[in-house]
Amino acid sequence: MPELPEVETFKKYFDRTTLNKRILSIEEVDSFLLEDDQDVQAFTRSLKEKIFTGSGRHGKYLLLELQGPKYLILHFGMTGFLKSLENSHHIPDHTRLLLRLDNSYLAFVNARRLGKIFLCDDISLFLQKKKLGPDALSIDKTEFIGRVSKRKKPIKSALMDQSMIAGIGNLYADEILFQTSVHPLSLCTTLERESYNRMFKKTKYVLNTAIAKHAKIGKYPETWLLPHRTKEDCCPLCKGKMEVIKIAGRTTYFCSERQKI
DNA sequence: CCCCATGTTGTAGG
DNA sequence: TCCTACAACATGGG
Repeated sequence: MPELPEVETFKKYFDRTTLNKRILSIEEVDSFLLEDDQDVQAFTRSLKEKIFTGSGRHGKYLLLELQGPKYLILHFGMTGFLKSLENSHHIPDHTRLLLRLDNSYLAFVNARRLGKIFLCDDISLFLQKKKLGPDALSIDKTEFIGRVSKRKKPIKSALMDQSMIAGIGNLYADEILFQTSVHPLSLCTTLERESYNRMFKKTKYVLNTAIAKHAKIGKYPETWLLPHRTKEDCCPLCKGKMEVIKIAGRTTYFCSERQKI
């Protein structure tokens, strides 16, 4: 689930359920997800008794601020979500981190274990270390075009490159290019200024709309690609057949009628 | 059993 | 050196 709109939705869920609460104990932690085999004891010690004082997000990373100041950073990989529980009776399967709070629990669920748990006290250092570009919702037009247009690779690869822009993944890249009417294999250097202007606007629109719909694909407009992103379905705008190809190892859907090279 | 999956990263090659 | 492509990773579901 977790591209930028999903992670933003998790952030809002965290704010509703867990912000300003104190961590009483760490009930479970999967050390496999801790960065660099960090020591579980040390990890536990730095969380215990701390209060969550804020939250943020950069790209697909959820930043949870603790007294200290210090940050607990969660990355969901290809699967996962947060779940707040009233008690410890029905802990979700594949819970990799379980925090006991004042009067609730917070579970970080991550079936495929491709997620990661980090602790850090300097966010900008962390972003640097992860080589993350500006967040897709904060970046301005000049920087967006400046960063992407010089790449010598397909536009879809560039949109998904977290060091260019942080937050866009496989699904939303397909949606943005569909709405921009740009072929996903177009080389960045060959696209016109006008295409980039449209792409920039559509990036903001798609991500903001997805967040407003709580990242539920079923709630997205019928004219979007995502509700029709299956091999059986067809283009919602021209009813043409959807093309399915691989780009950068990822399955890519597009309309061959509307998205020409 | 086989293939696929909303992601990142180390490494190979140009 | 800088950039791009891609296998590998871990696990569940169809």
